[in-house]
Amino acid sequence: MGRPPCCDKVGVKKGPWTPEEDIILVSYIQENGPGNWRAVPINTGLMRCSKSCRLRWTNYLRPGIRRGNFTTHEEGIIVHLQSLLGNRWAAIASYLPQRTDNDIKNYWNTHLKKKLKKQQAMGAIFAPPPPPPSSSAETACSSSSYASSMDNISRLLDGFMKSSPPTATDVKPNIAVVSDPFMSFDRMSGTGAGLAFISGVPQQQQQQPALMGGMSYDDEATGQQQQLHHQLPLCSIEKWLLDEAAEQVADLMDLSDGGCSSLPLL
DNA sequence: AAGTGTTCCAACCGCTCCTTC
DNA sequence: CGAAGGAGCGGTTGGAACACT
Repeated sequence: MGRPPCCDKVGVKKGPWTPEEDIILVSYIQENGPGNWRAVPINTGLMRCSKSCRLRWTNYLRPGIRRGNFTTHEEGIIVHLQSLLGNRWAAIASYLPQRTDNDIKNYWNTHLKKKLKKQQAMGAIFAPPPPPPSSSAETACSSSSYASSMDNISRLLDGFMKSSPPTATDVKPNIAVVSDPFMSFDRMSGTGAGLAFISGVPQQQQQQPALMGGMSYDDEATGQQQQLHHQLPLCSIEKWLLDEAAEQVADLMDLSDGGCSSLPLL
């Protein structure tokens, strides 16, 4: 059809986002919720195309995302799912709701591919993911080794206030989260990728039969409840997934000893 | 210390899918 | 039913950071 790309327009800014732009975007989404990306640059005055806004939100600013090193367990999940699904990063990301598809894709391309190649060269099969740490280990890891985007945003705001803008690589774990009246993500429930991921299922996956309905992520305080909630839905999804690919999976199922127990506690 | 090579990741691009009219 | 437009996905790239000589 030859529809012109949305970013062709003159005056559309490209390249790295500034903290100011991040704040504008976050504040807009906080008020209106994610979705209707077309309207975002118009309503915010950001000189960015809608795609760029969506990408920035889903890959960086969205609440609940982790940044930083992948755990061995996560690596195993990714390798396992990649073998099942191929390069369907969004689908893979749905099993690691705190990771973005872009992050997973990057990690695969930069680390795992090489790692696998190496291991295959050595005639070894990639080690199955260790069982998810019963509680404290992984939890501690999650809370201290990664900066959630809440941290990111807090830091962003903090940095902005101090006029020393943080960069993406600047974001470090263990940043004390400043109390942040700015961030109540209630509005973000119910629409858009953010919610979909937070509730453990990306929008695409929501078309699949195994879907839970009506889960919502009301606020940070419900995080632990969410973890409990995620277990059941993910079991369903995995069941669906594995049913679909039952044949190929047979030899891989040893990765999932105990069925859902091999999945991360999301 | 300077130059060069390598790694990594944020962001862009182009395509497809989905929804609306 | 088909065209148009918006959203999402996967591949790719630019450039900063890091490692090595």
